[in-house]
Amino acid sequence: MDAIDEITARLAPDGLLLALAPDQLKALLRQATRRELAPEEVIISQGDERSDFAVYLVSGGLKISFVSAGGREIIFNYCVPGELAGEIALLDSGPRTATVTALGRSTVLLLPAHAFLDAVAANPASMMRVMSELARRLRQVNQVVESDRTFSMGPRLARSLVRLIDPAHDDGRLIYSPSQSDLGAFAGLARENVSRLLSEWETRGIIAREGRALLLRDTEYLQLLSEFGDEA
Amino acid sequence: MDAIDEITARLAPDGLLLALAPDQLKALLRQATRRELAPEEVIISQGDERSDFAVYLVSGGLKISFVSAGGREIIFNYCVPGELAGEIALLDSGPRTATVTALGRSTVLLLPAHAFLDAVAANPASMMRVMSELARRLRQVNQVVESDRTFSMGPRLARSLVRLIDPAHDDGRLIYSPSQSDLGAFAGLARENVSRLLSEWETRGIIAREGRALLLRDTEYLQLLSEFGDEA
DNA sequence: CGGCAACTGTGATGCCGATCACGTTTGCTA
DNA sequence: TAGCAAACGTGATCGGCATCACAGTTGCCG
Repeated sequence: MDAIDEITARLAPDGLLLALAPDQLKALLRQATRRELAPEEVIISQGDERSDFAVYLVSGGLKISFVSAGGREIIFNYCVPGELAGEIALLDSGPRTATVTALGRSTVLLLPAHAFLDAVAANPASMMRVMSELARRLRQVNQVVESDRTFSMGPRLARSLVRLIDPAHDDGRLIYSPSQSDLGAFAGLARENVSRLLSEWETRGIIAREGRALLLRDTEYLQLLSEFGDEA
Repeated sequence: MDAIDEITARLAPDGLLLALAPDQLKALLRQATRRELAPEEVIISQGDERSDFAVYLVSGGLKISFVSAGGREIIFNYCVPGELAGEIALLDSGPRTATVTALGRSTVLLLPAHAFLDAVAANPASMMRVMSELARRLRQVNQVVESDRTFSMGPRLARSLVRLIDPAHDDGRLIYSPSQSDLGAFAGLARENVSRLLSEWETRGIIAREGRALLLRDTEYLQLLSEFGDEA
């Protein structure tokens, strides 16, 4: 099956799937569906009752978001290749609580629930990987709650930017070029205030702009700000 | 080992541990330490590097909290018997990010990391239980973020109260009698405003008071409020 | 290349809720 | 049962941030 070999070759080396034993991985991929997503295409919608598959991102980007009562968008996370989305509903078989949208042309694998769970259960090491991943996210969301409750706008926006840093490069590039509205939905503040903060940080040399894209010039400072608030 | 049999008999029937096969359970309990906690006793402290055990609550109550930069307390959760605490650090072997405190005289089992993980890995069903539990919490925290960002004080406090309902009774009793400061730390608002809201709800007959304990008279309404905000 | 929709910048306004300041009540314990 | 610390009630004040309003700006698509 060279289709499968080809997919295997393109998997992110530190992604969840490569924690599986080669046999399990093959078995899982045999039951997976590959899909190409157009920009803005929705692969999972908040409210769906059918929650029998997870989405593994091979290339491109995903946005995990949510429309709250009152119509405001909340962005929970952005995914990079090698990450998994939509596994929560699958693990506790409830309805989908969030929407997953492609950020650009993206390739995903749809993993059927049973196949995914079988593969994970077959191998203690990959079970640990999945659990660690869930634990990591729990920590992350807890930090969002902390940040929302104790910090003012600046630190919250700083945290969001830091979370978007592309680890592949060490200039302050982001994994994706968010609009100010996106940043607002991610950090929990009004679009207008995102604008004001970015302007101020630009004049202070903390960030720079290339067209509409942002470059973090002083990530150190932003990191401090996001951890310790305005006293940093 | 009748000590073990005795503990087994007192485990919550729907708790995580009884999802284990009897053999695994016995093996796990043989390595567990039983501890009696005094009220307010701290069993896990935020910042601890030693995170090689989880805490299983047999009887009593636990509070999972966190002191944020700036010294404000955030209460993430309250545990009832049969629930597990402190497993996040154990799953991803990071430092403890929260503090676990006994709410009254409580009995807990300290489960060593390796023993716990072995027991879980040995049995796909209990692995699923643990994962479902993590998934459930992830949903819960996401809802907190939603609530914090989109709702005003009333709905947020309502949600906190609803989360504290004792499912064992169907009058509006709570699993534990929180002070107004506790409620504030749980719902993310100032103690003074908790006071004001409770007074108002009391006069409207939505809640009642027995001494300092609260009774939810109109849980229906509080539920609606917590889900749909002030328009409810 | 022209026009339109989406994105961005910036002031003015208003309100929610934190904070401050105190007085009052409760219940523990000595 | 007196005394004291912790918890509660309530008004006054104030500031941060959402919202409104509208003027630029960009870039996409026909």
